[in-house]
This record gives sequence, C-alpha cells and structure tokens, in this order.
Amino acid sequence: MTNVEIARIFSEIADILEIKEENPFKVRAYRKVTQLLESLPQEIEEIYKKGELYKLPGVGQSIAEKITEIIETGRLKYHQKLKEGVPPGLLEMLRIPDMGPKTVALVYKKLGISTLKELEKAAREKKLRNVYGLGPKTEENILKGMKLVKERKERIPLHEALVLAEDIVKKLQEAGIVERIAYCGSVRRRRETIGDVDILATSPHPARVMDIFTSLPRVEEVLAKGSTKSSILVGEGRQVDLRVVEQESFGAALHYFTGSKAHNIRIRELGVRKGLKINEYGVFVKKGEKEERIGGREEEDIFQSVGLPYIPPELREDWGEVEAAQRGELPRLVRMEEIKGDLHIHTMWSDGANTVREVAIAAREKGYEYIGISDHSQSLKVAGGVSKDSFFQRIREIRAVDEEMPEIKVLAGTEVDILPDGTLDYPDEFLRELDVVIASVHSNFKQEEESMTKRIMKAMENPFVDIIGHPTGRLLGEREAYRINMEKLLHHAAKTGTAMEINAYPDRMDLKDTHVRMAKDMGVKLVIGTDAHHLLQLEWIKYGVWVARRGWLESKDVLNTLDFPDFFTRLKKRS
DNA sequence: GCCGTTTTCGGCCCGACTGTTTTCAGTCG
Repeated sequence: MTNVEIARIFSEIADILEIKEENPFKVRAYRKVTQLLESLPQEIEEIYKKGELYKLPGVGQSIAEKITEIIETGRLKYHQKLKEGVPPGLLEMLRIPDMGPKTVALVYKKLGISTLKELEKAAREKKLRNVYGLGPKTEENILKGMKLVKERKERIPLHEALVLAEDIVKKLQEAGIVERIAYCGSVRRRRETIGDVDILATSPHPARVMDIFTSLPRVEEVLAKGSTKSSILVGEGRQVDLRVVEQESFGAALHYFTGSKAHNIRIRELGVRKGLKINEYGVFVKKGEKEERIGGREEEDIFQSVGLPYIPPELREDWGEVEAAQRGELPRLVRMEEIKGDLHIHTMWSDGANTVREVAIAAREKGYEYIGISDHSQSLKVAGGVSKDSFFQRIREIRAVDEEMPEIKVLAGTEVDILPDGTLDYPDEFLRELDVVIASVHSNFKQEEESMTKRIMKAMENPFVDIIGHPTGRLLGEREAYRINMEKLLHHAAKTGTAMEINAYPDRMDLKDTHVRMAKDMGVKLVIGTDAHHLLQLEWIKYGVWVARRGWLESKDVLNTLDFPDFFTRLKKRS
C-alpha cells in the first residue's frame, strides 16, 4: 500500500467524521496525517519497519496503530465501519465547491439526498430552497459547482501556472495603481503542479484594483469580489485569487498566502507560545486591552518574531523545515547563479532545433563554463538518434566547436537508450570516446517494477555511464512514471557512483522533489540538466534548480555547480 | 486525536466573503 493510498483512507475518515459533526480537532488530526503522508519523502512502510512511526509529527498511539493495521492487513476496520454509516454519495458531494460537511449533512437529513444525481435534480427543481438556511443562490452555485467539478483539470503543471501568474501580475502593474505585487501560493513555493494561483498587492486604490482584476479579458467568471479579496475563474476552470493589503502588512500577507497551510499553522503556533498573534496583517502582541503591531512589512519579520531565520518558500511544506530552522540547520539552498553548466542538450544531430555551434554560443552568453551535447542514440528513430555511421563525425564537429571557443568547454556526450534488457544502445568502444554519457529509458515503459528496476541498475553498472537521465520517465499530466523501486535504484546509484539527473524540462521535473531529498540523504550525486531541444529552452534550467531546492539541495550536492576540472573529476566514476 | 522550557489535561491558526439571515454560520484558503 502506497503512502497516497493510505492518505486517502485517513482523508476519508476525516470527511466522514466531519459530516457526523465529530470533534473538529479530531478531524484536524486526521487531515494532518493525510497531508503528512501525501508529502512524505519516503515510504511509510519503511518507517513502520524501523518501528519509528511514533517519531512522525502528528502521529500518536491511535494513528500509529491504524497505520500498522493498514500495512499489515491491507485494510482498516475503523474506516470500514465508518463508511457503513455514510452513503458514498455524500463524500462525492464534498468535492463540489461551497458544499462542505454541514451542507451535505443538511440536505441528507432534511431531504434524504445521498447521491450527486439526487442533488442535481433537487437543485434543478428548486427544492433545496425549502430547507431553512438554503436559498436560490445556493441551488445555482451547486449546479455551477457540479459542472466545474466535471470539467476542471485537477492541477496544472508549474510552468503553465507560472505563465498565468506572471501575465496577471504584469497586467496589474501596467494599470499603474499597485505598489508592491507578487504571486504567492504553490507557484511561489515552486510545487510541480498548481491548483489555484494567488496574487498579493498593495495599492492606494484597492477598489480600483479589484475592478481591473475582475474585468481582465481572460476572466470567465467572477466568483467573489470584495474590497480586499476577489476570486476569478479563467480558462479550464482555473481559479485566481487576488488580495490587496496595506503596505505595512505586505510581508505578513506574503508569508500567509505563500503557505503551505501546514507550514503557516506551525509558525502561528510558535507565535501563540510566545504570546503573539500572527495573521496576514502582521505580528501583534497584547498590550493591556490593545494589540500592538511589532512587524509585518517584510516577510522576514514573521520568522524573526518567532525566533527563526528566514525560511525560503521552497522549503515551506512542514517537512521538517521548522525544526531544522530551530536547530540552525537549514540548508543553504542551491541558487540559479551557481549552475556552471548544462549537460543535457540536444542539437540537429538528433531532434534538436539548433547546431552545436549555436548552442555553444548561447550557453557561453549565459555564462556557463561547460556544456554537454547529448543527442539521442541510434535506436531512437523517432527522435533521429545518431547512427553508428555519423557517431564519430558528430564528435569531430563538437571538438571543432570546442577548439573555436576557449571560454566554454563543449563536451561530447550522448543520451544513450537503455534497452529493455538493461544493455545500452551503443557498444562500450563507442561510449569510451565520449566525455559524458547520460543513459535513459525511452521504450518498453510498461515493464514490471522488478525488471524495470533491474534494467536501470544494470545500466548503472556500465563503467561509462555517468548519469541516469529523467529516472522515472513521467510526463506531468500525460504519462505516469514507470514502475521502479526508487530506494533500490538510489542505493545502487550511490554504490556505483552514478549520478542521477534532475531533468528540468518543465513537463518532466524528474527526479521529483521527494526523490531528490531521498537521494541527498543516501549520498547520491545529482546533476541538473534541461533536456533542451532549442536554445531558448536552456532557460528551463530554473525548473530543475527549483526541484533541487525543494529537495533541500545545497550547491555541494549538485555536481554541475562545480568548476570544470572539479566537475569532471567528480562526475567520472573511476577517478 | 495530538501534544507539552507555562500543561499528562485542556488547549488546538486566523480572517474574508457569501448567502441567508436580521446577527451569523458555512466554506475556503
């Protein structure tokens, strides 16, 4: 049973308890463990085997016993018993916006409605308004919400959300009446997928900002419009929230709207213990009857008030960053400017759009010290893989460009296919001629976990393979990762000295953040590469750096932050 | 249900907007 599957059980327990109007703090305890499981950087089963469940924050005796029961028996009696008491349709109703546990329980008790169909029918026939507390507007919103649930993509990849967020920020800036403005939420935390986009601004004319925001050309519907907060729907049911606050509150609001929710709760709890109240308007201390603001203009004020150093947004997931900050052990996260080279670049020799020379010039302008030209290998016909016949010709061209440009080291590389049996798509006599070898899986994605894991482990054993490219093969929103045992893979990477790639291609972001953190903890070498197929895509390195930062990496964990000679020495296994 | 340099019991983050009310509960983030 995976973490996510176990999380779903606890989430359902929380939903049911809420509908049954159980103790809200009990509900919160189950929600908390759900979040914990969804973002845990390792399998809960491993922690269970070590007998360390009780060490997890938010896991006490009762929940530890429940996790144990699920792992040992594959089910949870408590959960099944709860489910018997509640029609499954009620849980589905909770997914409709504006339908919370109270409303669900209300229509169930008063009208006996227990399925989505019955709910839709009652709303259409205007029967909901007969219930005290519900009205015509509620009927309308429920019908709208049901439509939305059907149409809406759950989450969109970071790069799509980033384009949206940056565009709206720009439009509001162009209106000329905002002072400070920033996007917040999971976009700012650089999560790989995004639900809603959150934007924060200060302005002397909040009402006018709201008018402009709610009448932007891309607005499909205005969900809410107030004096300080508005929400709109744009394409594909994507929601964008805007908050406007006073300048003196900007930092507090930025922290609050950046989240994560779990992180915010931790910080506010620390505040409570110090006798402080922290909200989106600032940090306040009680002075007799009055409250006095002691900070909030800058985000740093919030952390300072609870005695912590600044925690970068990418770490704010309650994955242990608060504890690390308290111990003074926050990582010094790797920064974009520290990247010295990009090893994963395609050219016209395979399916790239530019020549080796064009790529080298672009990389030199970017200030890189070295790049690796890593075209596809012979079997990958769809991507114009380099045949054995042109293999050496390509190397000669790369060497020539390298000679021509003393400011940048241009390495002859390849992205060689790992064939289904784990052998490589070029013989060793060919690979030994190259400076850098990335090995990747591009075929037979549907192998069983064991054979896929062995396949990649075998590739790692080849002495010429330096890096495993996009190690899980996922395409965000398109293709699932192939089935592999990541823990085994990382162990083998550490053992063989093979580096794992953080592929920065925005649809990949592969390894992902939790795997990166696992890799770091296991002493695996990591390399960030763009997989660029066009020189403009060299800019995508930032997505890889963000993943690295979310995986707690420092520059010393990332090989391509090193100067060339050091980088090259560390990369090669046998040196 | 969890948790403890104020506590093993009594707390548990905080506020905006909407809809249905006539002062507020529910939902959301």
